[in-house]
Amino acid sequence: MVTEQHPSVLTPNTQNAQDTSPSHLPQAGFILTRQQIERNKQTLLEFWLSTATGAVKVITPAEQFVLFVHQSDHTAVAQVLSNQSTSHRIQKVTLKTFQHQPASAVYLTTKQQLFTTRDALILADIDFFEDDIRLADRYLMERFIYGSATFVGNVSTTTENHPFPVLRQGKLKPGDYRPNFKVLSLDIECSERGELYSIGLAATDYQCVIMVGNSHLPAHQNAPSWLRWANTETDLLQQFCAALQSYDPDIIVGWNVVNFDCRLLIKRAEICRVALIIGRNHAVARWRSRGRLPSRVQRQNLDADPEPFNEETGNGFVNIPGRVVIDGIDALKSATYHFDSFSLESVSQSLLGKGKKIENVHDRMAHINHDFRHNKIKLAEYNLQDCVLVLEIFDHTNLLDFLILRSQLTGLELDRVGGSVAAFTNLYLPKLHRAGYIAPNRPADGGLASPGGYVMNSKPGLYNHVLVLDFKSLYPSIIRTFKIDPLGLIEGLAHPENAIEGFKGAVFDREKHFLPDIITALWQQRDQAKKDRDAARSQAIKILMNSFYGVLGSGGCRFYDTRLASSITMRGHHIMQTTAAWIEEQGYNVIYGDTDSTFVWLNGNHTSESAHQVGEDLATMINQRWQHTLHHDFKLSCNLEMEFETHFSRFLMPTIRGSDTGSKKRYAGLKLNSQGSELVFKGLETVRSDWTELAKDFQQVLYALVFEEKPVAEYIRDYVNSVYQGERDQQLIYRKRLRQRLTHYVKNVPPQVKAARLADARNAELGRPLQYQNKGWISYIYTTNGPEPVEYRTSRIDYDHYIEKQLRPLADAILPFIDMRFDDVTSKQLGLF
DNA sequence: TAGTTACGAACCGCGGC
DNA sequence: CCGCGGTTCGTAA
Repeated sequence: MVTEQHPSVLTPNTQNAQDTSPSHLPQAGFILTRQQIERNKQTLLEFWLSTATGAVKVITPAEQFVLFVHQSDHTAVAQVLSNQSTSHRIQKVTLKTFQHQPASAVYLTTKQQLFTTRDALILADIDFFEDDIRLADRYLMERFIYGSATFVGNVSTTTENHPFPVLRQGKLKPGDYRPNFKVLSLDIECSERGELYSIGLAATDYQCVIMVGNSHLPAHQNAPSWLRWANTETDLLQQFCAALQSYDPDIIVGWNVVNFDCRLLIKRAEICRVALIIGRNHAVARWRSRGRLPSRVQRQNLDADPEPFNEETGNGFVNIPGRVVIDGIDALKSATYHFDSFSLESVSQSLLGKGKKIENVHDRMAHINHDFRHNKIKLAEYNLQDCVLVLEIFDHTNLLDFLILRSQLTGLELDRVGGSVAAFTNLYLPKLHRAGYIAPNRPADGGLASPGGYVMNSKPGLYNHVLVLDFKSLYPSIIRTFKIDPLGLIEGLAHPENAIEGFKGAVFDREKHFLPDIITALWQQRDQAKKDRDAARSQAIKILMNSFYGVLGSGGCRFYDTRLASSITMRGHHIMQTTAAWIEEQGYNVIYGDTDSTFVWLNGNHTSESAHQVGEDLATMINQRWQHTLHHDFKLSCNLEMEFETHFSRFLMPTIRGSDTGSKKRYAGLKLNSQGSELVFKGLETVRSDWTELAKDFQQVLYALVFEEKPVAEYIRDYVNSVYQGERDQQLIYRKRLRQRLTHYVKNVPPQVKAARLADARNAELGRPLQYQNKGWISYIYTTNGPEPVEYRTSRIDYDHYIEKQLRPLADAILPFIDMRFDDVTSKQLGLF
C-alpha cells in the first residue's frame, strides 16, 4: 500500500472545515440526489440528504472543474485559455501521468467553459486528462464520501413553499449514517394513447388511488376510503402532486417506474400545462433522455446501426430534487436476480408466490378500458395491488438495504444502473492522486483484446462419483496474490528488479499498489458479513469484488490495459492446468474444468462420506501445494483457496451433437442432499429459456430415470404418444427474445422473426398497435405452415416437428451412454401414425 | 450515466451434386 | 439432399 501523502490539488478545503464558523454542529445524513447548478457564472453543487430529522439541502461554495494537461503543453494551453472570458487558471502540480510526464491542472468555472476548452484543446491537438469526471462525483470521491456523509453549513430560514432547511457554504465529509428511508410505491393506469386514468400510491402506512371520474357510483357500490376522484386529467395531476408532497417520500419505487410512469407523468403534465411540482422545496420533476453514445468505435457490433432515439420507448433519467426514483426491475438486476420474464406478474409469482394472472397486452388494455368505463372500483383495486406488490418485492428481497450498502461501498447513486466502471473509478482515482499520478485516458480504439477463462476439453461419459472443486473468487484472489494493479504495473515497469512477473510483458511492483489491498479489505468485510448473516451486505461486496476484473478488461475503463486483464486470466489458465495435473498425480481423472472449477472422477465405489472425504483431502492438498509453490517460485503469500463444492453420485458429460467430442459448458448430475437427491443441469436445454416446456419436462424425467438405472423405453414411448394425442399442446410454446428491431433481420429470417412478422401483419389488419417492431419477446408455435405467433395461430400444430426437434436430440444426448437410441424405442410406434 | 470471454445449438440460405 | 459458413440467441463462469 502506498502511504506517501501528496498535498491534494483537488480538495483544498478538506483539512479545515472548522474555519467556516458554521451555525450548526455537523449533522449526519445519506446523500439522496446530487446536482450541479450555475449562479453568476459560477458552479455550485446541491446535495439533498436524508437525515434523522428530515431532509436537508446542502449547497457548496463555488466549485471548480479540473482537468490535467502535460506540463510541456503549459504555454500552448495558456494560449488556448487566453481567448476565454470566464475566469480560469492553469497551475503546475506535483502529479505525473502514467508515462511519468509532469502535469499541470487547469481549473475552469462553468460547464460551458469546460466544453469550450475541451473543443479548443482537441483542435490544437493537445492531450488532456480526467476531463470527463462529473463535478459532484469528483467532489465526493476526492473526499472519500460514499453514500453517507456528515455536513455543516449556514442554515437559511424555511418558508411554506420551502419547508426543508437549506445550508449554504456547505461542506461534506465522510460519514457512516444508516438511513431510514420513507418509501412510496407509484403506479399509473392509462389509455393506449397515454391519457391518464388513475394514479396509485402505496406505502407501509399509506394507500391512495386518485382516479378520473365522478363520485356518483351506483348505490350498491361503496367506494373504498383510499379512493379519491378527480374531475379531469389536470385535476388528477394536481391532486397527485399534493398527495406526493404531503406523504413526502425519500424514495419512489415502481415497476419500470422511470421509463414509463415518470416519463408519462411528465409528458401529460406538459400537455395539461400543470407544473409537476413533486420535488422537495417546490422543485419540478424533469426528464432527460439518454445522451447519444460517444462516436467511439465499438469493439463488438461494428456494423450495428446506432439506435435512433425513440420518443415512445427511449430510455432516460428522471430528476426529482430531493427524491430518488428506483425501478424494481433495474434494482433486481443490480442485485443479480434473474427471471425469464421481468414482468411484475411473473416476478411476484416467483418471489412471493402470488400475483395476477398473466394476460396478453390486448386483453389487458381491453380490461383496463372496460373497467375505467364500467367498474372504476375494480380498476382502482388493480392499480393499488400493483403498488403493493412492488413494495412487497422490495421488502422480500431486501433490495433497498442492498442498494444502500452498494452506495456506501462504491459511492454510486442509489438509483444507478450498471456503473462498474464508475465504482472502480470512485474507489481508485483518489488513491492514485495521492500517490502522485493522474489517470490515463481510455484507449481510443477500445484497446487490445485479452483472453478469457480457460475451458478444459471434457471427457464425455456417464459417470459414478464426480467431485467438483472450485477456487473461491478466483480472479479477485489472483489480483490479491499476484499484486495485479494499474499503478503496480507502472511502478513495476519502472523498477522491474524484484517485481512480480505477469503476462504479456507485465511486471508488478511488490509494494506500490491499491487493488490488492482494496480486495483484502472487502474480503474481510465479507467474511464478517457472513458471520453476521447479513446477506445484503455479503452480496453487495461479492458483486463489487467480482466487477473489478470485468472493469480492467473493458476498453470503457480508463485503467484498461490488456496486460492487466491478461495477467489475471492467463494466470488463471496456468493455475487450472497445474491444479488438474496435481489431482491426476493422485490417481484421479480430471474430466472437465471451466475457469475456476475442476471436475474429478473418482473411478471406484464410494459412499457419500468417503467421497466427501476425498473432496476435502484434495482441496487441502491443492491449497497447501499452492502456498508452497508460490512462496518458493515467487516469494508470494498465496490467497488462492480451493474448496470442495459438490459430490455428484451420478454425472453425465455429453458430447457435442453428432460428434464424439466432449461438450463444454453443458452437463448434468445427481447430487445428494438432506431432502434426498437433486438434479443439477448446466447449459442443457432444461435451463434454457428458448426451449419448450415439453422438452424440459422430458429431459428432466429421462435423466432422472437414467441416473437411477430405471427403464426408459416405456416412458419415452408414452411421452411421444401423448404429444401426438394433443395432450401436451400447452407445452409446445417457444419463447424467444427479439434482440434487434424487426427490420434489422435481413441476412436470414429465423423462426422467431417469421412469427413476429406474421403477428404484426395481423395486428395491422386489426388496427391494433404493432407489438414487435422494436425488440421484445415473442411466443410462437411450430405449425404445418412453419412458426406462427401463439396469439394468432391459424394452422395445425406440427407434432412431428416437436418429436424431431425437441425430443429426439435430447434423448440421443443421453441414450447412447446406456446403449440405446431414440429410433429403437419409438420406430414401431411411429409406424402407427 | 461503458464489466469480460468462451461455447453450443438451431436455423437460414447458398452452392454443389 | 447435404455440407458449410454465417447469424442469432442464450448460457457458464
